[in-house]
Amino acid sequence: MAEPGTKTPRERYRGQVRAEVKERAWEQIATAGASALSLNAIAKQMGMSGPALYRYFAGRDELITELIRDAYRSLADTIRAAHDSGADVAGLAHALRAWALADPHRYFLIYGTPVPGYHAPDDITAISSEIMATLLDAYTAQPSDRPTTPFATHLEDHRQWAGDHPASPATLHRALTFWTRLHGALSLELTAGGRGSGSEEVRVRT
Amino acid sequence: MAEPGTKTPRERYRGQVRAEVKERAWEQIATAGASALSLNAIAKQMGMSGPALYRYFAGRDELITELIRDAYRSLADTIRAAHDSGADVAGLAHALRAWALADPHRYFLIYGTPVPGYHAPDDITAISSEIMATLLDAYTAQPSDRPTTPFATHLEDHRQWAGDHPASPATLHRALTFWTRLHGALSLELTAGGRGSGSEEVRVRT
DNA sequence: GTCGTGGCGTTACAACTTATAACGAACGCG
DNA sequence: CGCGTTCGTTATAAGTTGTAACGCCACGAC
Repeated sequence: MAEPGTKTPRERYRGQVRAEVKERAWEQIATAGASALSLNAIAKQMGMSGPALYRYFAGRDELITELIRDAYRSLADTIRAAHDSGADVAGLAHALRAWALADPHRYFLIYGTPVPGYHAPDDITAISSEIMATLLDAYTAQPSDRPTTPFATHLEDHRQWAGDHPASPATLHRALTFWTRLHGALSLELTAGGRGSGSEEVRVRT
Repeated sequence: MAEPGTKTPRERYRGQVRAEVKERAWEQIATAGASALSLNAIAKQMGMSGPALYRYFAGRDELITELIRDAYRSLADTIRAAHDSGADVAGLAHALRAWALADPHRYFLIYGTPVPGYHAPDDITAISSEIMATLLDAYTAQPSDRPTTPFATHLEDHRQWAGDHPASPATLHRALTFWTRLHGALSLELTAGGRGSGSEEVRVRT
């Protein structure tokens, strides 16, 4: 997206194929779930034969990891853009909700059921911390007069999820509450959306 | 569990095998996730050869459905027992949390990422309604003086998740809030428990 | 006690999947 | 224009789910 002219033609083609593979992968995830993702089916859809895709992705795991990375990147950019355009915490919540509703499978790929053996690469956890940092920024810019509870100070000892962000215990507490409530409301809304009406909005006090 | 004597020996044996299969299945889910559940591996672990298990389960789907049914049944009984022993809503929340912490995979098998194509049988949705009914009972027995909000009345039109329980709009609203907050907090606690300290408790106002 | 039937476990097979290896062809760089 | 990297192919190995056909053994009736 920066300077396409500097790319050699082969790299261009390679990038296009990788992009199309990921596109088909998203479609497949939407129709059959992430666990049913089949490299063979994707290759067949693209008019190529099975093992050809291994020139572009080391295996199923790398493809899924790439999808997760893209999803995190997209969410981080969305949240960041909302924050930079002057949105408060409620605005961030609405941005996250809109992002989740736009593609529920993408949301569940990130925040869904954790896979026991899987450990995300460092760059992905970095993006995750970036999202949390933006949220903490928003809360820092919106101070509260609520007292610091014992639980909030207790959070000081377990703030690995906050990275090295310089936020007060009370802010950490508020961010954590924000996160749990929004995640719970979104999970319910997205799963119920499949069988129910699909346009509910569960209010979350920010 | 009612009258074992009335069972014919073959049915006894059949029940034992089915129970052991489910046991191994839970172990496998705990170590590799539900999507990696392999009938072949289970059969090999039990000293039998692959297709033998198809005498006991029609296929992978039926086995997983059975596990889901057992999980729902266990949760419904737990919640029901807590309610019958006089626990209030906070007590129900603690019971649900303890149940989830005792076996996170069981919790995620029920409330985790939804599988696109999958539709639960009627008897399972009935158990789910039973859980909601118990929660609504607990809230009905603990009246509140909060006013009925417009959103609460709006819930009247979309109360399929509540079944035919005779609860007021305000009660429906409180139950829904309970559910989203607890679900969000538990999801965060359970996923963070894998990499973090593992004994956090996120407070949820009931 | 003997005998027959039905359930059980087996091997064989088909149609999948992921993934690796080896080969040929084509594209692009120098 | 040639040479090399890269691509796509087929062949192969080791898995998976699930079906089909066969033999055996135990249970239950008589």
